[in-house]
Parts: sequence; C-alpha cells; structure tokens
Amino acid sequence: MSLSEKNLAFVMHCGEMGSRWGFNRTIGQMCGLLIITKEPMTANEIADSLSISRGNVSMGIKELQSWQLIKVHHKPGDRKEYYAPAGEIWDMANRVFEERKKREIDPTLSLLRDNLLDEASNDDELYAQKQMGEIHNLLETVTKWSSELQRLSPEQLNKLMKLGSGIGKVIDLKDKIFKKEQ
Amino acid sequence: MSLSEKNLAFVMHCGEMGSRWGFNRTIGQMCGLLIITKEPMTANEIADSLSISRGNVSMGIKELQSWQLIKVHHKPGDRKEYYAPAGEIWDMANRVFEERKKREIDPTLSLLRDNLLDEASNDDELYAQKQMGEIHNLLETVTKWSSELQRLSPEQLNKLMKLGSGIGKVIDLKDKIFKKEQ
DNA sequence: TTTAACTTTCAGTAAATTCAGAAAGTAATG
DNA sequence: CATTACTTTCTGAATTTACTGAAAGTTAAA
Repeated sequence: MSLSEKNLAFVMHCGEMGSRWGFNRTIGQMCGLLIITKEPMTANEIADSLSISRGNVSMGIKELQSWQLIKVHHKPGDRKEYYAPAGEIWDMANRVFEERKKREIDPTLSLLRDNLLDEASNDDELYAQKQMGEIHNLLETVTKWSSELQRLSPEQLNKLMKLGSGIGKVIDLKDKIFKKEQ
Repeated sequence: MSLSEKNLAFVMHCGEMGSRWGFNRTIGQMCGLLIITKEPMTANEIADSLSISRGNVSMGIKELQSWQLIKVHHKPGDRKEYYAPAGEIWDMANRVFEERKKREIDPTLSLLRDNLLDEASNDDELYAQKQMGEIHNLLETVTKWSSELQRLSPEQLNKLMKLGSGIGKVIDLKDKIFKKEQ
C-alpha cells in the first residue's frame, strides 16, 4: 500500500516546506501524508510510507500532537494507535497560525512591554523606545486582529474573505453610517 | 559608542527571534540594531557593535537587502556605505510578510494548482485531490486577502484595525445593505 | 506472571547551518 | 598604475539540528 507518484510528490513537497512552516522536514511529510490519506494510519505505516525510522515517527507524532494537528483513533480488538488529522484544513491552518504567533510574536511583545515601562536614560534609549513603541503597537494590532478573526463564525469569516476588494468600501460605508448615528 | 544595556537586550532578543522570523541570528540582530539606532551605521560599526566578523556582516547586509529591509546612505567625502532601515516599522513588517508569503505559500500554491489540473487515476488520488483542493482554496483566500490589505490606504487600514470586535457587526451590516440594494 | 505487541526515549551519528577570517574583488585617489 | 580604503566571496571549522537503531518502557492478553 504505497503512495502514488502524485501523492508522493505532494508529501515530499510538504517535507521541503516543513521548516518554513515551523516544523522540520519529517514532520512536514507526516502532516502532508496524514492529510491526503483517507484512513487513519499506524506509526509503522507512516514510517514505511516515508522510509524513516520508527523512532523518528514517534517523535514526530509527539510534535504534531503538541501543535494539536493530529488525533488518535483506535480500532476494536487492535492495540495499535491510528493517527489522523485533528480537523478540517481550516482548523489546522488556524492551529499553525496560533502556535506560530505564540512563538514568533508573544515573546517579543512581552520584552517590548517590559522595556517600555522603563524610563529612557539617554537620547539613544529615547529613540530606541520610540521605535520599540512602533513595533509594540504593530504587534498588538496583529494580535488583537488575529484573535478577532478566530472569534468570527465560519460563516462570517467566509463572507469577510469573499468580500475581497469590497473591504475598502465597507470601511467607508461603516464610516458613513457611524457618522449618521452620531 | 556602544549599546546601552537595555538596547543591547533588545538587539539580542531580535537575534534569538531571528530564525523564527525567517532569517538567522546574526541577521536578526543586525535588523534590530539598525532599527533602534538613529544614525545609519557602517558595516564595521555593525560588526563591532555585535562582535561578529566583517564578512558575516557583509552577507547579512546582502540578505537584508534581498528582503528590502535596509537601504544604503552615503555621506559626502566618505566612501563608506551607511546602512539604515528601509522604511517605517509598518513597511518593514509588510515586507517580511510579503517575503514570507512568497516562500511559505506560493510554492505550495503552484504545486497544488498543477496537481489539481490532472485527472485523479484512482480513489486514493481522488481523496487526496479533494484535500488538496481545500488547501488550495485556503491559500488562495489568504493570498487574495493579504494583497487586499496591502492595497488599502494607511488610513483605511487604520480604521479597519481599530474596528476590532466591530468587524462582525460590519459584515452583518454590509449584508443587510446589500440585500436592500438587490 | 510471562509474553507479545506495541510505543517512547535516548545516545551516538549524520547532515545542515552558521560563522570567522583569509583571500579576492572593486573603485577612488594621488 | 600603484596605493589605499573599502566590500564581497569563499573555505573549512564549529555549532546546531535531525535522524537512526537499539534499549527501555508500557499495556493487554494468555
């Protein structure tokens, strides 16, 4: 039961992209493999499909679980664990996004907050603080905005996404309405 | 002319975050350093401030230029090149965002497009294509959306960002108005 | 209990990345 | 054209990261 050429190509691509997406090659491959495979897979099947060691698969599973990207299934009368994607594509993308925010933004935000609480003690520090303030604002906005998006219902989200170039108009629209209400 | 303790802490933090942000430690440090330093710096000043080799700085500059994050200044009667951030924080974040989209999304999008053009030749491939289709849609949406955001005027953008939890309401609003217009 | 079926951990190795410093390149000046 | 002041490229060493395969751990059934 091995992968067709096309499917293998996709899985290998996921591997190559793996590190860009925040994990490593093997984990990217595993993730891709599980996504395009209809039936949940055992660790051994994964190892065989990708020609990697069983131990490596075990570590990969752990990592994918920490990202909440896969879940475990069991079959009656079978002790093996079967792994499958934890949700729809959209959910998984969200998870990756959230996790990356945690790693790429939150630590910096916290450093900046601390720094901005201190009084600058000379001109260099003053300028630096000004710049850090800018970064801080930007990151706060991104954070707020992303949590906002996650709060929307899938339906609303869909509408928003389909809005496309209409978004500008809607902002203007909101503006007008808001003025009227004043 | 060395960094104050606080500013150094920020620069080192940028280094630690560097690889998460898509470059490496040195380049992260260089980027942070240039951002909080008011005056443009020479390659040697950068090397000294960060205690790294001159060659390393040169490679870092090249990389930062490929990201369009820094620009070169010249002083009359001085052959040295002086480096400074290429724009405001917001612009730089945009550049990073764009560049990362190019590296993290575009290649996959193109692979998926190719794959989806082919006829699936069995059940496995059919299921795989269904999943790839989902990913494709998601990535297309993200792409469209991000280019949309970049097209907005800074003013509109600001309004949009400040909208926060109001975004849901505006979508519903837009919905109502649109219905009326039907 | 013991065994069998499975999973996880871990030490050592392999591979990839990062970096310093030397060598080579470039261009302005005398 | 030689010198000086600079920049870039490149090599191999150091560091970091990823991976294998063996050993240890776990759990269920016999």
